[in-house]
Amino acid sequence: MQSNSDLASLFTTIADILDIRGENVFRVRAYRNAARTIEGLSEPIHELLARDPAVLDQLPGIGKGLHDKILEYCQHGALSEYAALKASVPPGLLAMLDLPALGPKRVKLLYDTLGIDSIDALEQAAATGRVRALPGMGEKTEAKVLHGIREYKTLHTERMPWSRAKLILDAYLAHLRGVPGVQQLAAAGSYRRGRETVGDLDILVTTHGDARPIIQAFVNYPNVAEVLAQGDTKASVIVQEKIQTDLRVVDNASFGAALQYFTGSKEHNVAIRARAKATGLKVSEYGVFRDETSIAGATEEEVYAALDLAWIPPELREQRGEIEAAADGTLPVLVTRADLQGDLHVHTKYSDGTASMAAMARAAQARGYAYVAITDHSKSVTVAHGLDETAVLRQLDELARVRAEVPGIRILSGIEVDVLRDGTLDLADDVLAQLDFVIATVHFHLELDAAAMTRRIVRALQHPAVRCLAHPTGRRAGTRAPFALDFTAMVAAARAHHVLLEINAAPERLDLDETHAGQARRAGVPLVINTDAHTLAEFDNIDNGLNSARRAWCGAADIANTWPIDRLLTWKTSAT
DNA sequence: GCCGTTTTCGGCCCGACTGTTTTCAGTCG
Repeated sequence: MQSNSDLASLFTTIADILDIRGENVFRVRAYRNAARTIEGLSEPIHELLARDPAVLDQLPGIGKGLHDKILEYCQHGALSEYAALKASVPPGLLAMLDLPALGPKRVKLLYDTLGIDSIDALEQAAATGRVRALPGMGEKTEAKVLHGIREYKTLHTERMPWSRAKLILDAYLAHLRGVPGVQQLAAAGSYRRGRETVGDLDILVTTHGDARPIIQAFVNYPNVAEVLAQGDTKASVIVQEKIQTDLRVVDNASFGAALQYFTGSKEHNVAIRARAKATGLKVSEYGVFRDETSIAGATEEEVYAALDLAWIPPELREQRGEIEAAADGTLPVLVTRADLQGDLHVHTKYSDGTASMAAMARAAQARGYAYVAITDHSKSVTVAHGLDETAVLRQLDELARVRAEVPGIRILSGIEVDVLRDGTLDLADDVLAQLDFVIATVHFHLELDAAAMTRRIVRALQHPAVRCLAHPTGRRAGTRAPFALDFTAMVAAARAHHVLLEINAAPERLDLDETHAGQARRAGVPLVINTDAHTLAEFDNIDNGLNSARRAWCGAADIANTWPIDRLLTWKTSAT
């Protein structure tokens, strides 16, 4: 059975083909919107349809035509009209759309006049000066295309993890903060929305006076590898880390409007501007206007208020119902770092961590936490020097001394116990029963089929000692897909047995992801955001997990490590 | 192809930058 992303990419391809064919741009947009909607669903669309055939009627941007196409795709795994559509445009043209300076119009022009139907053919034409001869093209465009082809062939730019983007942005902002004339300064874009990965970096600056010296300082930043564009109010560069960075300069009266605009998402902005237009207003990056008069713009709050909307947290701005919720006053109050009272998954020198229990406890205390759980690996994880029963009891003894040594923070005894192939646990029940916080984890035998994996995990969730399931789907951000699993069944078991599901904040994991976290939240299963810290510094990875939780619309009540310690510890035994 | 606080037809976000152009089309975000 095909996945949502297969259907989404089919719609995207159709949109690209229609674009090149010069069809109605709004029809093209309809396909792109539908692709996005489908991509954002938390469950496979054929399962949603099986449960509720009317589900498509509630999805925004899906009307009669796309409705029928989705049904056809779910029933037959293909669209009958797609073959003819695909045959109408050479496949190489679609790849050409990804090159800079080339959109549907120019790709079509290249094909119609020069017969260019692939990136290789284009490279040859550009290298021999045939591209510049076309109307509307010239030497510079030709050079830009050629340059783009070489980039495309050598680096193949990928999206960057949020945590890496943060390092680059923090340094860039620090550089700009010292530039004369700079007043307000903010990072925007998908970074501000807390997306797991970001495709480019966006910086907004305000000034009273002339923007050009600020633009100049931006492009002269030593870390800039290439200047792509430079105008009076904006500029684009590529930095050494191979990611595009855009700067926009406006004056203070427009700061909120520009921040709103520059934060996106694009789809959110389109919907916001359409809403404004319906009430006779116009929204741009300069403000909210009635006729020619600005009625809002200095802050984001007043921009949203001018549209009768509550301020919407950036993480929700994905056109997934946040505008309706803002209009109804039903936006969630999202969990913040200040709400967190503890970290419930950390390692020490007892297994594969680098610090002592006392050092980890002090580090947690320094973050303002009230509690921390020490959760080293169990014995079957031999590469991490996992603990056997004897070692667990020895650690428990030492912990009594560490508690006296580090007062002022509640240190929970715990373990990250492996779930064996058959769903039993890696340590004896009488030892597990002595620990405050037992986390179950799947590390091995990831190759099981969905039925076996689901049985295995559900069995572990039924164990009376288990309070939390760590990195529940086994995904690794950007590198490994979740293992085969009936996620809905797992969530139901977690709910029944009062087991917390983890949002693992380690940047290489981010498991659960925002989509699964949202599904667990809607099912009423409390989540827990843990760093899985193996070093003192890794406590700071918590922001990655907070991003996922906030993008899953989680409030503090949905996150168990915002709870007071008593509630946390009695949650398991309150299961019915 | 979608959709309705003006609409079931006729709209569909808005503006900057570039390059190639003497007024604008195409691309981009």
